[in-house]
Amino acid sequence: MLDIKFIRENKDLIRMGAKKKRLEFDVDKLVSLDDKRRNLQTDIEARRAEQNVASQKIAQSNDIDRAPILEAMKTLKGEMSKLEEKLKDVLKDWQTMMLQVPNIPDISVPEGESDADNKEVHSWGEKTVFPFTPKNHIDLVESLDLADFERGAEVAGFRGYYLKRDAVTVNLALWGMVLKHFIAKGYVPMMVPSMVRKQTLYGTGYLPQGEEDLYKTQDEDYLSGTGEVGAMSYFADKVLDKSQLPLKILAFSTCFRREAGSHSKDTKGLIRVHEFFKWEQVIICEASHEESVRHHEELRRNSEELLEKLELPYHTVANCGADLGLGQVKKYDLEAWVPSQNTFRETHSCSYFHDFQTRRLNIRYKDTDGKMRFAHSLNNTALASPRILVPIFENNQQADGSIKVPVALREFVGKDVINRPE
RNA sequence: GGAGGGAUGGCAGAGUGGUUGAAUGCACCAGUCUUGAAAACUGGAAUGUCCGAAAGGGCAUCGCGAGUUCGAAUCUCGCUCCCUCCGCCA
Repeated sequence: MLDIKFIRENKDLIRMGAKKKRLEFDVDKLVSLDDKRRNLQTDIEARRAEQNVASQKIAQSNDIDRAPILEAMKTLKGEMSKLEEKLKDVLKDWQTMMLQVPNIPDISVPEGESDADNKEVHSWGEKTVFPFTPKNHIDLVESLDLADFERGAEVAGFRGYYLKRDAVTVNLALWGMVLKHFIAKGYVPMMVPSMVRKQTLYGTGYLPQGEEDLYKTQDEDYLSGTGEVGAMSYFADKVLDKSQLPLKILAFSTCFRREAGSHSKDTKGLIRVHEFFKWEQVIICEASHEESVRHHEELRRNSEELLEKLELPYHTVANCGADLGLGQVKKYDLEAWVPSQNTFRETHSCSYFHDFQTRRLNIRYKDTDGKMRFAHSLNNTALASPRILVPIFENNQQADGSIKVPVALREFVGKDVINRPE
């Protein structure tokens, strides 16, 4: 959500922002709706002031003086309830529109129509070259009995999976590595709820737009697709102390996604599943663009370091306007090399929002000048599994069908190579 | 699932129909004292919104939403959440 005052004063910016994001938004319609809202509000307030004065008089006068005032109040009340009805209708439309105002993308966000137009800003490592024909991760994990998709589908339905044997130890080794990496950087680890109330998803910007990608319970709760929701909502309706900022959270949660718009994409394997696990970096910082940018680069770098520790070739792209969500000001995706697809696949997504989320969640702090301000918020994946296993397994496969364990994980996994079980 | 109690400012906590936007304490800010700090004392200060250059003023806000009333933190109804006890359960 943006500030209505800001919207009124920056209609052109809003229009340009929406255009860059390839979103339809009629800012003039919102402003004329807001004019109506303001006029009605003013009318009602004037009458209420009148009423308040009369009420005081009534309290202080005797029965004879009181009668005519009471009579006058009746007409006033009639007028008021009519205006209030009108305001209610206007407010309903107003609120619906306010939830659809896109945040303005940063000037540095590339123009573009789709993720094909994302711009590479950094790359690391050499694309893995094999002296043999590499397998895709599905054949790899099945031949080594590291996952079972058949039973997964039987038990959990489409996109179901089981992880087995060293897929589990590698996964846990990764989690340990992530924890260590981020605790050393001062992040506070949290295990956060995935089953959350509606308002948390409105607050983080996943509703109303993302309704079809969310699972819902019979109690009207939702299953969140990211730990960002639980982590951010932890601070909802709070007035933070400025000295607490920036808050740096490493949130762990299971994540659920219906993948409603991706029915034909990645239908097999570990890339796109309905239920997965994610460590998420979340930062809440003071309301300054410079701070947001600085932390955005920090979040990005944190994850790049992690991929480098895992020796995975990757690149970082700046997402183009059309590839940004409603609330995002700028986004980087980190994409690791997946040999079988001869392409990079997204493993991390790093965005900042300015006060778009904190306004909706009502997360504020008192600034040194005594003013209340909405904080800024950012987040980035720390590690999402099992997806991360795809580049790890594929890039480390060997001619005999075994998989080298990345050096950084060997101690925990307890072996250097994953072989076919006996 | 059953029974009961509760939700008030950053926090704790008074307040049961008429200058209550709200006592008091803590925390906070400024000042006095002090070499400095602490303590003590004095004073300030809720949030949002609208009008205004400002000073200042209007309106709203005591979990949320309706209602009763000229007037609601206070009365009624619905909802949400929290706590206690019992039951069930990992």
